[in-house]
Amino acid sequence: MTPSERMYVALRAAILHGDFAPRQSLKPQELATKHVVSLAVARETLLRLVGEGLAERLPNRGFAVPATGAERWQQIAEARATVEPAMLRMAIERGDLEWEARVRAAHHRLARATPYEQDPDSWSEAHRLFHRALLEACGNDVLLGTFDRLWIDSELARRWSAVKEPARDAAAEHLALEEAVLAREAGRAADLLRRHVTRTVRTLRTS
Amino acid sequence: MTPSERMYVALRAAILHGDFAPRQSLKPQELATKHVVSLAVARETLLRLVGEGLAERLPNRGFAVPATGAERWQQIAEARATVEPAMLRMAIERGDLEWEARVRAAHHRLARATPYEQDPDSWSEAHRLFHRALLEACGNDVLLGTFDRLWIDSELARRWSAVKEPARDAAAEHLALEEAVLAREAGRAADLLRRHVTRTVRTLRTS
DNA sequence: CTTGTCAAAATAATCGATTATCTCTAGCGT
DNA sequence: ACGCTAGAGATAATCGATTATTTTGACAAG
Repeated sequence: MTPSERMYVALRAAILHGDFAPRQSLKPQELATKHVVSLAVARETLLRLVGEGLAERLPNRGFAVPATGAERWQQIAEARATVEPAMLRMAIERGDLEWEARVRAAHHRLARATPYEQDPDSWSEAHRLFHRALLEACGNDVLLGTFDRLWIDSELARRWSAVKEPARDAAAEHLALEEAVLAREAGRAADLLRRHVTRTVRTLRTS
Repeated sequence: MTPSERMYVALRAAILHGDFAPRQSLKPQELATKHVVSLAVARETLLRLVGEGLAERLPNRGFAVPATGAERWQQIAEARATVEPAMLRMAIERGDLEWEARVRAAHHRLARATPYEQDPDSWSEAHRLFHRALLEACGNDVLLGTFDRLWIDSELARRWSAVKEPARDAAAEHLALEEAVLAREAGRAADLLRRHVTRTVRTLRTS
């Protein structure tokens, strides 16, 4: 594996994991030293992260972790609530048997994954793959790209929104979602997804 | 202005203008020579364009213009038809007087802009600003970011979709859109926007 | 004729060092 | 005491050259 790739995955994981605070500057020199690579590689990595939305570039002032917080998280949730239900309707319309099987598989992996409390990264990945599996049959790579981007933003923002997840049964929500999808009940599934995405946000508002 | 920035805007414009064919490789050495900068700057520019979707990175095989075509253009149009009407509803719901004024101004600039045939770049920019003005009052920067990205992708794909624009009165469509928006008729405006976005694609399918 | 191999050329990736820019602070004048 | 300016240190941006990888094409074996 190339040094650039190695540093990229490492730094990406570190940012998503919360090793750097929002607005904290990401200094190429420091990072290059830490990861034992040259300045050019550190810069390249940062540029790639900027493209993904996991870093900001301040011209002539280097790079920094994007500012996030509860407000931004709400906006992301609203964006997801706007896009994902529509995608799910398309997926239910267009999905075939193979897709149903993949949805079942993804849900099974999520349901049996080690709990969030024990291994956040592992559970989050299973969570992402389940949600993505639901939408993958929409047949539109552009929309799936939009989903990917929103998901990344969401993960970063949630990490720093300092919100206590309210008492909620995520597993039950996922199960209901899977059932509605496999029953091809587009309306119900879309509504469940919309609520699932906005739930934490709404509790934020009212708390 | 920094060399990096200068090269960035130049190369970006060149790609959008169609100076490079899809899948054509973008060789850092050539571009560096052409723009009189070092290799590092050329690489940085290409990395930034990758982040925007205006270039692709093939590991260990350099950079290239993304593959596009009619099919991808249809997907982009579908994505826009999914996202933008919903954004427009939000904008009509939340927009204030100041927003109405900006919409009027943007439409005026578009209506009086030099025709597409005489100056494609100038007209396209006015076109983009009008569409963006419509949505800017949605109050959600994340969705606006999604719009920006889709628009860029759309411009590149349209350039290479080799589609003859059918006989259509874009000006009339824009005017009707503006009227519906300023009348705060959310349903009609959203529908007009959806049709406006998908029109060329539908004619593609049926032709 | 096809296919596999190997070396040469082309290109990508990386590096160490240089130059330009910004930031912070001490010193000066008001 | 306050604000301004200069200069030193820190950081970002750029460069030219080196190293690693891939591609190309000649050539030999089947």
